Amino acid sequence: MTKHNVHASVKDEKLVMKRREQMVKGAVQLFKQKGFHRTTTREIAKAAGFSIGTLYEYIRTKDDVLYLVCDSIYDNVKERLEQALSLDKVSVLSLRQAIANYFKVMDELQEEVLIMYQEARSLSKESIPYVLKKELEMVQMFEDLLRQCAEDEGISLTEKEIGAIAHNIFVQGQMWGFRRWVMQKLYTLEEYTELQSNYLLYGMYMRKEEMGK
Amino acid sequence: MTKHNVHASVKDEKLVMKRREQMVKGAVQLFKQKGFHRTTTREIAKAAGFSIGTLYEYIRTKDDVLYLVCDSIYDNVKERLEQALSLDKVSVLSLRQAIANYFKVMDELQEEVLIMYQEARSLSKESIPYVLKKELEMVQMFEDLLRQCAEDEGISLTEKEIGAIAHNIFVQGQMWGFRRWVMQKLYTLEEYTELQSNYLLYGMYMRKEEMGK
Amino acid sequence: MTKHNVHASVKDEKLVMKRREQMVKGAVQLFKQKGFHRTTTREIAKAAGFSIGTLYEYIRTKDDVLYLVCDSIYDNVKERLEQALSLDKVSVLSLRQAIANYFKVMDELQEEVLIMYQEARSLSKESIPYVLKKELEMVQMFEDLLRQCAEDEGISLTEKEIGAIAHNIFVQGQMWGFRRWVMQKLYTLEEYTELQSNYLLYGMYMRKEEMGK
Amino acid sequence: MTKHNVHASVKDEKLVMKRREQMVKGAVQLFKQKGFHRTTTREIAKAAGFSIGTLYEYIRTKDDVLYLVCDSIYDNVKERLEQALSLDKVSVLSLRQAIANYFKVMDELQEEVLIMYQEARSLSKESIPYVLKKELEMVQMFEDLLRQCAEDEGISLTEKEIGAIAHNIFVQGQMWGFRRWVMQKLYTLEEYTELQSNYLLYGMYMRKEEMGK
DNA sequence: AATGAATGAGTTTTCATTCAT
DNA sequence: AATGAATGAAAACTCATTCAT
Repeated sequence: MTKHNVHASVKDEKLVMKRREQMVKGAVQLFKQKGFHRTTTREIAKAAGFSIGTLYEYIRTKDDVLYLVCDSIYDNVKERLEQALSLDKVSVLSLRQAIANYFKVMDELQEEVLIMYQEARSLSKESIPYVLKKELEMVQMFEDLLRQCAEDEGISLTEKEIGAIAHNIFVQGQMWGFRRWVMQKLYTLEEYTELQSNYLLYGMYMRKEEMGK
Repeated sequence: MTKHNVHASVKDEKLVMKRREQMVKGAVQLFKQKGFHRTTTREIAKAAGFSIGTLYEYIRTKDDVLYLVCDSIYDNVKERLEQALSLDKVSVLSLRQAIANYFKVMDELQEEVLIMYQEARSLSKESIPYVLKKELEMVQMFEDLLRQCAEDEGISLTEKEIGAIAHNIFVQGQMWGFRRWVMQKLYTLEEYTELQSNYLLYGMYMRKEEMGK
Repeated sequence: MTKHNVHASVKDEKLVMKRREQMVKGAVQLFKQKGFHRTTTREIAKAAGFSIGTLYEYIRTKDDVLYLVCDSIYDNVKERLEQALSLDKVSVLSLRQAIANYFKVMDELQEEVLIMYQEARSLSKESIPYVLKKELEMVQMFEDLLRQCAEDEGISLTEKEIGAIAHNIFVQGQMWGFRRWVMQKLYTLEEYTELQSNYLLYGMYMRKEEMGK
Repeated sequence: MTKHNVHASVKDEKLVMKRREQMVKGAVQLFKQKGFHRTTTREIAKAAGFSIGTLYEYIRTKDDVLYLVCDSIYDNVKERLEQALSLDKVSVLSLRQAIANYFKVMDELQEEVLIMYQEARSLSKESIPYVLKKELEMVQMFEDLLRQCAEDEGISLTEKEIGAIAHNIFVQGQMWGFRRWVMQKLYTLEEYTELQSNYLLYGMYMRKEEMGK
């Protein structure tokens, strides 16, 4: 793991994991409500179920909490994404299914994703590249899927095109949560999925038709 | 004006405008660098060129500064958007031009837009609806354009479809600045514009072809 | 003055001087009682007669208080030393008078001097040379006096001898305050002065006799 | 033993002694570097080679560590002083040797002595008299030596004179370490010893001469 | 209108000490 | 006897806001 470590005074690895889980869980709830800056370390400790002193046995600074939270969210998203995208056969149709699955994940985790985007700026200089790397890995999951699908279906796509489509899928998923105040007034998740899938995959359909001619 | 007013102790309207302009200009620079929360009111006053006491003659709380900044950025974006979208003839081709113009505006104002998205959460409950309204107005500009274009070109689009396309255009423009750390490594603005326009307008092209048959 | 400056947010130089005087006065009282480390910044502010916020308008860190206190004590000691040593005629007899005056100063400022010695270690790396310099200047005042006296009385002393005597005078004065718990039980100030002067000046007397032969 | 006891939970006396030795050894190193107040109990435990929990089995409070350290340093100094001053014959000449030996001890233990002087203030009210007593015992060692010497050489000295000389010897030894930043720039240990011995013993020489006449 | 000194509640962080295992 | 996780009081320092000039 290239994860840059957050120092803990406590030695027991198992315990560190457990306490950090509690901590992240509490912090996420608070960050959802009031954001990182308006949340105090005391509140985090309380939400985690231990004292302020104990909190600082597992982190060095408040910024560490933010990093741990972002890290955890990414891991969470990625894990669920891996499940959502593990399809046996990769046709254009199953690509639609993958997108739908992804959108559903983003719907469920929308608040967590919101935290990441709004507080990312406050991450320390050292944490940022690590977090960005994780994001790229996720986009790559879509790229792999697209490449496979293009191959299976005999559609030729340049790498740049694959990158752009993957990116657009990724962004459109985030938008559902990120701009929910408007999107979720206009569409149901199903409608949104249908609509966006069409646009996202128009390119692929057209290529297929072209080639079929 | 539906703008919910920020109270100023000073009566002279002209002066209030002038001072707030100074204030916003200074604050934007600071927010770009360190975000709203890490910027102090003293720094804002200094960057604006007057004393902390004077600053508080023109606002009531630090949150007012954020609102004023967001408000100003929106006005700025909207004004430039109006110029960018004022096309005499509205063909599908000119729609591409409008998108290109919009993306260029977003490229130039990317840091300001970033501020808006990252600090929006910190806006007071009362300010949020006003700010959201402004955003909807901008999306509507695209909807109008699309509706007009569809009519001119004889393409039939449902309102939901128009809304979705408008929204996608809007979002993709923001993404250019928002996710610049990856997008701007992969593409030039021109490439990005070309690529996204294709996907954004595939739907329209297809309809046209269908109808043309 | 080579004094390395302590930053103050307040601009008004006069006010800064006044507030720092208050601050040092309060801090000295507290340091006398409980030492630097056991004194809190809040206590210092209170003793100075203003709020904790105001205290920090005139210093950057608690260490600054210690520096300011040491600086002030040195200035105080030096000023009084200058008065005490300003003798019109410099005979061996008047040298005794100078020593007596110096010991009296040290008797009066014994607690301040105690602070300096016990808290010197806590001074920041940058402050130390400045403080040491001041001390050397004081020793030099004795050296000048001794050199003059030796010349006037026709006694030849090497620079090393002058340095050693000056230093011993200086140290013995400090000891009166520094080891008061024992010295002041055994001797009155007058007895101590008489006793130490004899030892300190034996060397000079002897030389004079030798030369007189 | 007049030593006021530091409470230990552990019963095994031997073990208590052993652990406290470890503790003091570690603490002295730390106090040398950063002083008592800037050293944490955790650091002390670590330097001693056991856990914080164990540390508290052998002391009640952090202040106990300071007392134990001071106590140990005194014992150390005293022991070496006893060796240094155990001369078979006591002439004025051998007195010079005793002073030289003492100065050498102080040179070797200068950092320990520094700790004692700078942290003495932090000792608890109850510990102070005990520590002062130890110091007086050391001065008395010089007094005994001087008294013996005076007797052997047939020099008559009042008790006050003996006390003053003994005290001066003691202080000058400490000064070598205490004011090393200046003394050790000006003199080598040998020069300093020579110079100070002269001044310290001038009185005795003179008496001898006087009496010899 | 403008200034900037004063305020003190609130924040992060530390660390001596305890106590269950 | 030894451990080290847990505790929370207390510390230094910040900063939005006020108000006398």
